Amino acid sequence: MEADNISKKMAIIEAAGEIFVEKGFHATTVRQICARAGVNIAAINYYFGDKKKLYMEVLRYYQNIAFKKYPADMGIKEADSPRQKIKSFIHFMIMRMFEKGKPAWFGKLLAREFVEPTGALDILIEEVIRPSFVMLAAIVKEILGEESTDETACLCAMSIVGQCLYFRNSPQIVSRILNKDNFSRQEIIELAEHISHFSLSALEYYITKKLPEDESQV
Amino acid sequence: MEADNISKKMAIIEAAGEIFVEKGFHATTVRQICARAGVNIAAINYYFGDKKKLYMEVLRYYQNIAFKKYPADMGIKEADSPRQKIKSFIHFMIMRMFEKGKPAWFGKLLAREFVEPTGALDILIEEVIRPSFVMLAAIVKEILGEESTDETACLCAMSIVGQCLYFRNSPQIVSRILNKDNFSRQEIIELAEHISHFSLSALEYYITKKLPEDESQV
DNA sequence: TTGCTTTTAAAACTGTTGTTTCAAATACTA
DNA sequence: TAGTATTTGAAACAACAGTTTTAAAAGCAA
Repeated sequence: MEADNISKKMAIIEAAGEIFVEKGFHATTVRQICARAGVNIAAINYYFGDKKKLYMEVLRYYQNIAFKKYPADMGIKEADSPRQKIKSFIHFMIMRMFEKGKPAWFGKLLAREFVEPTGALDILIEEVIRPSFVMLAAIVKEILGEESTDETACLCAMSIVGQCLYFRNSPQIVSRILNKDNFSRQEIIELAEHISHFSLSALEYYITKKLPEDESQV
Repeated sequence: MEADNISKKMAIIEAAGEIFVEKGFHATTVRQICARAGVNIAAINYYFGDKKKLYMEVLRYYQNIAFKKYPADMGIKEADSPRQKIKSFIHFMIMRMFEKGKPAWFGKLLAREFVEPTGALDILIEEVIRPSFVMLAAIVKEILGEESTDETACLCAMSIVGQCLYFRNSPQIVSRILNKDNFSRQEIIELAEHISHFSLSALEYYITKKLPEDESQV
């Protein structure tokens, strides 16, 4: 029955999504996925071909869901000021990664790809990651001003992205240091606000302003 | 022969170090290690017990080497100003991770642990990572001033560490964005200086100073 | 040399991975 | 209902992981 096919494919995609998000591509086994989806081992091969093709479908599936809630523009409005754009970008990225529920899964998978690339993701990197990064770097450059170089803007953009990913990708360390397992919605927002404030402060004075001299040095 | 034992153990440790650094614990196979070390598969079990114990020994071995060049104090001198201490910390961390050669390997392995914990590293985390982090957070708090909370200092410290790790742990992305495969010594220093400047700028104005208002908003 | 211990090496073992087979069950169509 | 196509599921498959066995080789002391 057609409806059953779809529901079974969907069951696999949803189960796979859960485990891929939790453990990453390599550490996830097809048996775990099938067990959680309540289907036979052979179903993955039957419906998707192999594990990697399933992974790609999972990725595309959650990309569609995510992009309904978190469009590629990272919530940035053309009319916004550069600083507001940076804020939007960071909040967007954090939300996309931390929020509970399906729309966040694509961001989580994407965050994993940053650290543990599967190689199958070259297309997505070019489609999603690079455009976002280029956009961020452009906004950064607006704030830094004309005298700044593209390379400087790029480094600053990486500093921003690096902060976001660290909080996402080092769960054991972060939770151990902060003594908490997971973040509430309020804490996620505070996290995004911290990164925004930290980064905007940095950008504000990165080039133009002079830092206080070290008292201990001449 | 005793000397041969040592040289064979050493050959395994060195070969294992190379591959662990390059691929991480899970993706490294004992057969790869033995092949590179020029020993039989059984040698690992004979000399070290199992793969995990070998990994621990590799870690401790490079920890000893690293700590001769990069002591636990992160190059920080008590007489330094807080800002100079932050600089030292960041340069230290970047050097420890990026520098070519053996002393850097421990930092690389450690950086991997942040993202892909093996679980066997709890001791090292408590011994190395946490003390360094606590030290950094304390310095950050010095700069932020008395009115800042411990939590704020902690978040800022994480922002700093996150930047360092991002450049280390996202090779595919970073190299793709910057269009370069690996960094020269000069570029590594520039990287550390960028992170220092970015972070110190951020800290300088994180609490006390007011950021420019958004022109687009009231 | 002789006898003992340590070290080496090939092979096998155990378990797990992703994948495939193929017959039975089910759904659909004429 | 009969026949065809699709879907299911248990089992097996091949490849690979880490580990262990076992016997030969090498080293060493008396």
